[in-house]
Amino acid sequence: MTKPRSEPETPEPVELGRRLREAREYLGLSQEQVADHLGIPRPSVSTIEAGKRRITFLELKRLAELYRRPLSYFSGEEEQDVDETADALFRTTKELSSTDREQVLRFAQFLRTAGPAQAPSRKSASS
Amino acid sequence: MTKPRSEPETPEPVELGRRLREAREYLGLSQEQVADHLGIPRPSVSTIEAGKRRITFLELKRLAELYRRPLSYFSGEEEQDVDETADALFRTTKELSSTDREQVLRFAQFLRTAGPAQAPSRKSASS
DNA sequence: AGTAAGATGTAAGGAAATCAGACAGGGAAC
DNA sequence: GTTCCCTGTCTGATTTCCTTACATCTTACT
Repeated sequence: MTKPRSEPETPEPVELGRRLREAREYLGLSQEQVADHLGIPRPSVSTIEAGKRRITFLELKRLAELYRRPLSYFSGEEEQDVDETADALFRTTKELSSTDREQVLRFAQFLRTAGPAQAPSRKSASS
Repeated sequence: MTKPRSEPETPEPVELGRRLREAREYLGLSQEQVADHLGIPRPSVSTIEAGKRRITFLELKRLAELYRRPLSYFSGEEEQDVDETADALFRTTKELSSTDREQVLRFAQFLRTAGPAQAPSRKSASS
């Protein structure tokens, strides 16, 4: 009985790094851009996202602003979705080839110029 | 015109340390208790509160829990009062002698046993 | 195909921050 | 007065971080 719970239980720094990376990639920023913004070397961003280097509170505060996420997003509690659809789209297109991505982009542009559709219903959470 | 605003502009680490100290003293905790809670040496708490040593995000996260304040409280933005009256009382009694403090305490205890007075204003409910 | 450019992971030695432990000063309680 | 607790600060030892470099991978271009 040394361990009541037996979850995968990702180490906290690793989980934090995962979220930082996700937020960065979501905006399409490079590690270098982020590093410049924080005034730290680029490899540090890499190791932070890998959970191998700690991040100070003030550094994270600046990142939260850059990434446009509330501080609480990185504090572990819940996942706190940004925009489910956009997020899913992001994850999906990430795996496409560049030509396919362009197709998706053009389609999106077409929809935009074609005018917005009705908003069907709202809410829901399941992915 | 290099600086539109000419505030005292406390350095960010110093301001952060000030808030950490205020939150700790508000709960009547010693630096040692906090240090044990975080697993860091006691002098580190001292220097953190002085703005001389940086605090990692995960450390601050734990402190925020211990101090029962939202993470955003330490992120600089606004002061975000906990309970105005209690806070003012805290600051005031801090400067009293021990006998005077006891007087205040007894008076408070008297009021409590005498039954609550009407609540004049509303604001948000307290504990 | 090959090659170039950009992004990312990682390693080694030096630089910097933090720790460990001790000491000193200030109050409060006795 | 003395004692105890809390806090600030110092110094040498340790850990962490930075700097620089190199390797891999992907994408784009010819």
